Amino acid sequence: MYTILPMAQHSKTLTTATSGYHPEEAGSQAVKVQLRLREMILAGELTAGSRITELAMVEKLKVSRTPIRAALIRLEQEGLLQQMPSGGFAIRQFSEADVADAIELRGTIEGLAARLAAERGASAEVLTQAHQCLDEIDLVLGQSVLKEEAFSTYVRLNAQFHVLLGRLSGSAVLQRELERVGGLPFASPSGFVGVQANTAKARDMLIVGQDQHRQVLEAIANREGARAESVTREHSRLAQRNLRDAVRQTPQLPGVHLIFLKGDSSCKNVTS
Amino acid sequence: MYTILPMAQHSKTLTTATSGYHPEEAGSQAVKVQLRLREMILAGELTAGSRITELAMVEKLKVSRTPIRAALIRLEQEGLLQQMPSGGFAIRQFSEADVADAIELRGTIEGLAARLAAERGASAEVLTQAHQCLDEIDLVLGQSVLKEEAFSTYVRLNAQFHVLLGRLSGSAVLQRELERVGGLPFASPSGFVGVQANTAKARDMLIVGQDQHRQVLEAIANREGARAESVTREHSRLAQRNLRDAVRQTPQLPGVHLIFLKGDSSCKNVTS
DNA sequence: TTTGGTTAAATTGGATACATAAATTTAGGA
DNA sequence: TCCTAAATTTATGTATCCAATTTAACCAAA
Repeated sequence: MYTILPMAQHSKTLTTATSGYHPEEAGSQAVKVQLRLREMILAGELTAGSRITELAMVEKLKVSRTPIRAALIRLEQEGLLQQMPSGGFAIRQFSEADVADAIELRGTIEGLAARLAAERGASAEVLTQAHQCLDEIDLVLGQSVLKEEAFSTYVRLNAQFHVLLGRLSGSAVLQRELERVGGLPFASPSGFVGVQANTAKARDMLIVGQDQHRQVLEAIANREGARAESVTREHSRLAQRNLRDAVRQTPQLPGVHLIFLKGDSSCKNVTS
Repeated sequence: MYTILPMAQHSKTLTTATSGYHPEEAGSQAVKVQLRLREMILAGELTAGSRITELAMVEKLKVSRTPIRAALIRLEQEGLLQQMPSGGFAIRQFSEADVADAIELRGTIEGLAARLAAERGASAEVLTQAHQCLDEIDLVLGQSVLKEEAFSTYVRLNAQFHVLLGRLSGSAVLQRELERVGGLPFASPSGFVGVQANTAKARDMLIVGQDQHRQVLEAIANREGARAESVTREHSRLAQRNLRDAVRQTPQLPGVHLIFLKGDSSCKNVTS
């Protein structure tokens, strides 16, 4: 029902460029474990907040502790786990405020990328690719009623556009950081697309989003830095708007298990 | 001569909150190795771009491969190392453009933090701490001629202020991300402070920076979100201005070894 | 001299064995 | 019955061992 974002986004640690949809192809055991663990966490197969013991994973995943340990370290740095003071790792939990902040952060960094693309001038080649991407989205949205497959396609194309936005900035540093900040599933550009897939307004939301896509690209092409930045920021707020509904209505959405609703008292990971 | 930023900034993976200046106190071997390796990399004891072999580190650091591997993985995620396609890690190199982008990114995120602090209202307690911090800086800058020790104190207080800025935002997510993005030494708030320690304009630069500090805090207190954000961004551009000089004039500055001057063709880490 | 192939050394990735520290359980006493 | 303390179990942290792949060195042939 709710399509998860393409895993290609997460494959930054892969050495082999897989075709993107069959994580099992990944080379090293450690990467396989990393991908599988992320899957399990997001799918809620492991209870949020609970400790992840290495031995349990040894049993479940049939590999030794070494690659599991490597995967845990990476997932911790990625933000999906947190170190326990007594050692080991636990599945991190997020408050609704955390998720909102993460989305705002992503929007801000994407805004920076858009501004730099405009100010410095974007590669004509990537610009063309972005336009093609948007044309494809238009094609999908052309239908007056969207089926499930249409949403899935939209999610893919939307993610692609946001990757292209990073490339438009021309900055490797920004690209890397955008990947990072999109790593948390609910902060990802496509995180909450499809939440209202069955409501009447679902398509309208996507239409609005697509219009923003167009404006961003136009602003970049016209070298209008401020406009590119502000529209991109506003675009990210579509996700903000859907956040509340998503959390309450669709607990089966990948990763929503990790969001606890009331009480912000558990954010002990960042102290001072 | 050029004081490195307080290591407390980097100690996010520490379980024990060390007093900040004696990394040797850290608990686990892995953390010790991580800190020591970062030191060595930034100090240029390991040649930039070269591979880091685990056995060499076993010899140098007198621990087994296991904690070394953990440290390498963390340093890679942190951005100081990069995976080699054939396995293992190499010391990452940065172009001048990379560094400029990293500073711009930090400024943007700090700007977001400042804006959120203003819009949502900052904790009175932290606000007081921030004011005290700035008062201390004023004290240091009160002297018409600054000695070396004064610069060192300034660096410490400046770093402290930027940490407080994160806390003012009230967002754990932002705090975490600010720590991260300040992890690259040259992108850190205090990265290039002291570069011109001996020039006539050195003190003037700090005076300007301190004035910006004041304006940011005032804007936050007055709930002026846009002002807080834009001043904070501009503040980060002080570092930008010093970048060129720093790279050319002071190669002994910690981390400058990692910046290669001409030709941007080696950023293979982010492809696509 | 240079190029190609074969072989040997070295290095990483993974598995396991060991030690230390934490947590839980059980037994004993108030 | 409840609290405390000791002992056992469990889990992490570290060291070493093994296998497979990569890098390098060296020799031979064009």
